[in-house]
Amino acid sequence: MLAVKVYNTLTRKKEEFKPLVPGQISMYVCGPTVYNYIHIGNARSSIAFDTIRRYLEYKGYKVKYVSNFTDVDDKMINEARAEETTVPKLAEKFINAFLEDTTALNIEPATLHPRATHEIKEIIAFVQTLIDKGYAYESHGDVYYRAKKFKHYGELSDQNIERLEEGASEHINDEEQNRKEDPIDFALWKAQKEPDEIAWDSPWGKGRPGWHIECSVMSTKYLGDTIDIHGGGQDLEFPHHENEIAQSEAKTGKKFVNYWLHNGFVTVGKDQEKMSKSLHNFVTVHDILKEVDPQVLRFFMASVQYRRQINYSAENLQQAATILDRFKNTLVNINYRLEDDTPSKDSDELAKAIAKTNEKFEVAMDDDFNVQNAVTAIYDLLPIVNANANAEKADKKSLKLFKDKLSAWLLVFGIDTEKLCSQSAGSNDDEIDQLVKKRDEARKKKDWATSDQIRDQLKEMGITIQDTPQGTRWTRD
RNA sequence: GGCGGUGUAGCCAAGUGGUAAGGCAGAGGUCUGCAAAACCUUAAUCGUCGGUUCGAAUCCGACCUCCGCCUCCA
Repeated sequence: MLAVKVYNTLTRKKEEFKPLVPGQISMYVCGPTVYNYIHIGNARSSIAFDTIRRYLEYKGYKVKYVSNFTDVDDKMINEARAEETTVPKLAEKFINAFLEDTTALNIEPATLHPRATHEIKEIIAFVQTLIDKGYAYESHGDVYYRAKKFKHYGELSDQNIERLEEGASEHINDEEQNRKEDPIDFALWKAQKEPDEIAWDSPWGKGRPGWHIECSVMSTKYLGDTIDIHGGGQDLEFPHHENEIAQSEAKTGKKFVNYWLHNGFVTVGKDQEKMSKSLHNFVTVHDILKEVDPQVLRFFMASVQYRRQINYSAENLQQAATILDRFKNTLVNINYRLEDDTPSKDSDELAKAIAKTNEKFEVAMDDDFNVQNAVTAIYDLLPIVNANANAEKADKKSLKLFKDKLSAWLLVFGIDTEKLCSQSAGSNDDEIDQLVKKRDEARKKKDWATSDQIRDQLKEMGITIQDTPQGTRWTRD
């Protein structure tokens, strides 16, 4: 097994990936705050890391993948108020929505999906340890992290601590100023503000966890003090991941994460602005899936390398759809070919080309998940495969091999080839077969009018007809 | 202002010293009763200026564009 190289944000270099335990990988990816439907930008992160996870699994690693739900914070509380519901009910609704959307996009469920509100005891214990070690202090019922005390603060994002202080002091208000020793200190625990606000008892009074602490708690609890991979969007680099490091390493005294991976954004419009809630330029997955095939959306986003920006546009989506269609057509034709009664002509030419492609695919993916080159490698094989599948005598053994290989390759991108060309998914197969038969009879009599009329009729049913030397084939659009 | 990223044909995009992959779209063609699918052919000197070199998209320097983070954010 050749080694995978990954770009580590911590060192700003591509590094050879070595897991802590050979053959096993611990991976933590920051999940969503469940106060709304996820938008395409959020989905990008899930898809990027799902694709990475799938490739690591393809390579034979056993991956333990943890991704959290932030189910309590200011946004949750505000949204629950606005919707006149409770925070737990809001969380329930949007956790379900998240799972529905990610399932549609064929994102594997995490090994564990911990929730902040289910880890309160551990969070409190973690915060208490930080206080005991002098890394945190209580103030007016809040608890803050003493950022300057942690020597490595700012290393992940390459930020100078004095500059950070300048930046933070510009934004801080008087109330915060009073509570914090230093403007860059961040909240580990927040005191309850209103009596109706969701809160838990703690040594510092009623309150709730700050944003950053949950990830430190869950990552160390479920995956250990040091983990292999921690992922998230580039916007989490600072402050979220910086703070996670500060919290975790202060508590354990060990390196928190060996490889930090950050995905690029989804941008929209001619200005290629980042898609985000605050810019009001977002599209929810929930909505877009009403118009766009989830497989197309999935493939579109999986086929851009995770660190690159994705320009979300109808044209680019269409390109992804076209590529998927080519894969689908090839597979459908192979399926027909494997079932017809023409003799097979085995040769090792095609088998060799497939093996070569497999190598190219893996070389590309090993290089920091270079999906563009991986897709290109597969794409370049198609003319050879198609030519063979259309030949008078096909190499059926190799075509079968190709079919299996393509399934394995595309699965890394989250595409299920069975689903992609589900021939007998419909309940009206018999009706279609009847019409195709009728049309064939008409064609034999050179009754083109009838033949074309049936073809149009099928087209309206979403069926495309293909006449080949081996007989008539049909596919669902 | 600090930090990071980006700039290759209409669009997506590969390529870290040896003379511009691939795809989409467009154009033309083969096959077909006509289609469909497939196959074939077809375009760029790489943001700008300067330097190093026999040779640079690739290295160095300066500059410019656009994006992001520095406050919630995948």
